[in-house]
Amino acid sequence: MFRLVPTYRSRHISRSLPSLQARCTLFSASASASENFLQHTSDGGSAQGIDFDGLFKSCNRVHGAKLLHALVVVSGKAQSVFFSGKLVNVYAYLGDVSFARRTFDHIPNKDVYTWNSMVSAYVRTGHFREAVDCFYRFFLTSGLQPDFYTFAPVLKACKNPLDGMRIHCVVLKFGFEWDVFVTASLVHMYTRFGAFSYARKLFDDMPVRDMGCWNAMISGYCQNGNAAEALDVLNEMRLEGVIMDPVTIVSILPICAQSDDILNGMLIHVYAIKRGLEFDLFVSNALINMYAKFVKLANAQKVFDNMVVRDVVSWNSIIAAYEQNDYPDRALALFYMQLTGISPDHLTLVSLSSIVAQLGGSRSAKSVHGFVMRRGWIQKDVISGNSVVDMYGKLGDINSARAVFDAQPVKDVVSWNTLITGYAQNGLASEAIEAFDLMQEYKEVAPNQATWVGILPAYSSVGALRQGMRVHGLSIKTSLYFDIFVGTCLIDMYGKCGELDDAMTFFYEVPKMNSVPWNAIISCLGIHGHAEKAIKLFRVMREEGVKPDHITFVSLLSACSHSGLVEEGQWCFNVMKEEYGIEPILKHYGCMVDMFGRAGLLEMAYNFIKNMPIKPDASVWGALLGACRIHGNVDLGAIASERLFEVDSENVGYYVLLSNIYANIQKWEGVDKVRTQARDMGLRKTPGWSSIEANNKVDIFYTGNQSHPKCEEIYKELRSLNAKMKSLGYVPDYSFVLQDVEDDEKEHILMSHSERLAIAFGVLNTPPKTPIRIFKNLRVCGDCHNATKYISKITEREIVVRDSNRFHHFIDGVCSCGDYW
DNA sequence: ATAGGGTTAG
Repeated sequence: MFRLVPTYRSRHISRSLPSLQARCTLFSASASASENFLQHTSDGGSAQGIDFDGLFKSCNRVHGAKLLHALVVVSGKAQSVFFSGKLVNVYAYLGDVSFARRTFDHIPNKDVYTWNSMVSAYVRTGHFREAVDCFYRFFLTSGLQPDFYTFAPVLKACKNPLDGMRIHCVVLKFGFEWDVFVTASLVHMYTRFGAFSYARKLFDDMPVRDMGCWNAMISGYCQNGNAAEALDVLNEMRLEGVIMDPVTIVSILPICAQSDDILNGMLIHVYAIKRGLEFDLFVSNALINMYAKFVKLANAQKVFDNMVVRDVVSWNSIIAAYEQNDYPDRALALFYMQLTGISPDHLTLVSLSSIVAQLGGSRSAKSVHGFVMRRGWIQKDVISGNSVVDMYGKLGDINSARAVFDAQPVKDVVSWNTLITGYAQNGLASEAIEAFDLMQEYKEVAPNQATWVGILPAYSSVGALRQGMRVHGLSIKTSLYFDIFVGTCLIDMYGKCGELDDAMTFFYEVPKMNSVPWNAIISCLGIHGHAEKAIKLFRVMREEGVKPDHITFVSLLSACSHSGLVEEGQWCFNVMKEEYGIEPILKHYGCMVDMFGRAGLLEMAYNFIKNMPIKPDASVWGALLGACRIHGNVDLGAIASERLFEVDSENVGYYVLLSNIYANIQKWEGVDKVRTQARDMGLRKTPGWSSIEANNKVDIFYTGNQSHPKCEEIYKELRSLNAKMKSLGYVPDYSFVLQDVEDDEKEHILMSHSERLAIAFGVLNTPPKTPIRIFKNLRVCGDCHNATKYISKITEREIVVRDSNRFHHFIDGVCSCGDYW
């Protein structure tokens, strides 16, 4: 027997707005009726003549349900399956699983209806495992026959294919396979596990299909990333003369966005208008989301404005549309508008976290955090917790981010990715690596592409080539396709870890439709000192019609400045302004000044600064000061430092530069003056660190680090190296030490610089004659640069140092950068 | 009395 029940329409209508309003008005009646009645019975009255039917129907809040429950108990009807079963169902409808469960447990002679209601209570509240177990208990212990209503909820609840197939067996055992509702649920269940051929077979074998079956098949394909098949079924459906209903439209619209098919999306919009579905709540919501994905914000806004009824999804969608397309202010304004009508849900707060992260403001962050916490969303919803972690991470408050992360009872792969990325983007590479290592101990979270994109930059910033390569291997194993973002991170990782050839190989493999991969390779070429090649690639990029952005030009200009290509640099600067209309920012000006300065064109650099349309900051004056040091120009150095200290008087690095300028021409009173000046300021010191990867482990050294386990050996090695260096003519340059101490103390301070600790560690812990690779987060200190030349000669090692600027290759006492450190 | 397929996400 095939059962085809035309209940779809009627149910749809029953959930429409007027009926909800009816429920709302009835609620107060129900609550007060129950209250009056309880009053009545406690005064000694009887339970006769109560309209239970009406009360059950009108009960739409948990408060009302509890009064009703009390009413059932005092009327002596608690033993009746009929009444208790109804109570279970009311609690299920209201989503109060614990009361449903308590009521259910007290019913001695449960019927199918009661079991069905209990299962759906679990499903509604997201207790999927419990729902499936409850179904098994029903099937194995109750001895009752399942009915038409039994299977759909439990099929929705099952989260693994094994349960799905077991339930399928039960369906077959009781002969329900020809029920359209049950089969539609089976179809959808199989698509959820990617068992498309199973699903398709069931679907094809159906002798009669209603709208729900078509939609189950189509949405099954849509939600599981099978767009082409979804469209095939859609066509088949049209050929059979079945027309799309709102559910079909709502399933197919996200597919249009996914497959970048705006034409199809707009055709469906037109179709919806023609069929009078334009104002359907779900259809409108889906349209807003689709237009947002295509960055057609005006269209999205128009759909939103035209809506007659808006629910929380509508508001969330329009807010997210603005938030995700860089209009946080507009999104925030809409959020305040929403507050006056509909109360926000957890997804509203996800958008709000991102808005706060974009707009900044630690106080707003705390309020968002508090709001989410008070509602218990961090405890019961991973996404809410993740978005708060992300917000703190983006605002740079990584400690708060970590605290929220630690408080999350359930962590999924996104939680870990958010934490790792938060560390990496706040410059805390070793913390990011630690978090990634910890993540791998939890076997149930499998890293994905976002994980690789989070961790690879951390490895490239500390130069952990071996571990980066391991992640490269893992990413190949776990990814089904070659991802452009991972590809770009691999370019960056190999390039910054010194393997330029591998970086180039990856560059040729990734799709290059936007500037991101180009920027990565251009910047790698630049730090390797290959400015000509960088410019050549830039020309190719232009020929291929890829639009460069301001990062492209920062990379190009810094490449030119490191290689002394002044004319090419000026050409780039002009192309940027004139051809691409990109207004230069301070970084570009800094690169230009650095470029002129290094090339010895100090006057030109100074004039360039004087002609800047925006106020130069410390980095620009710092570039000039650095150039004055290289070329020993004391007068301009004095001007530059004066201007520099007007905008930033706390950065110790600049005092070091100035003192070095004076020391180079033996103006010791100048050195003393700078030293005093520096001491009188409250100096801010960016902690310098250097890292080295040896034996598959990254060791990080901070300047003067005494806590490393191999500390004693390292200092012993450094003392012995120091003696050998001196015999070859090394003279420590004390002008790099600003502390006012005795000379031998200064020598010790120089020796304790992080880069030297790392090099000594490398000498001790890698096989003789193998190259030593060091990474330093700041510029290499001038004395260390000099010392490294001697060390490379003494130890007969190639030493590669990458600092915040570029690579320095030390071979046999010579550095590839000349002495432009 | 109860049931399937639908929109938003870090």
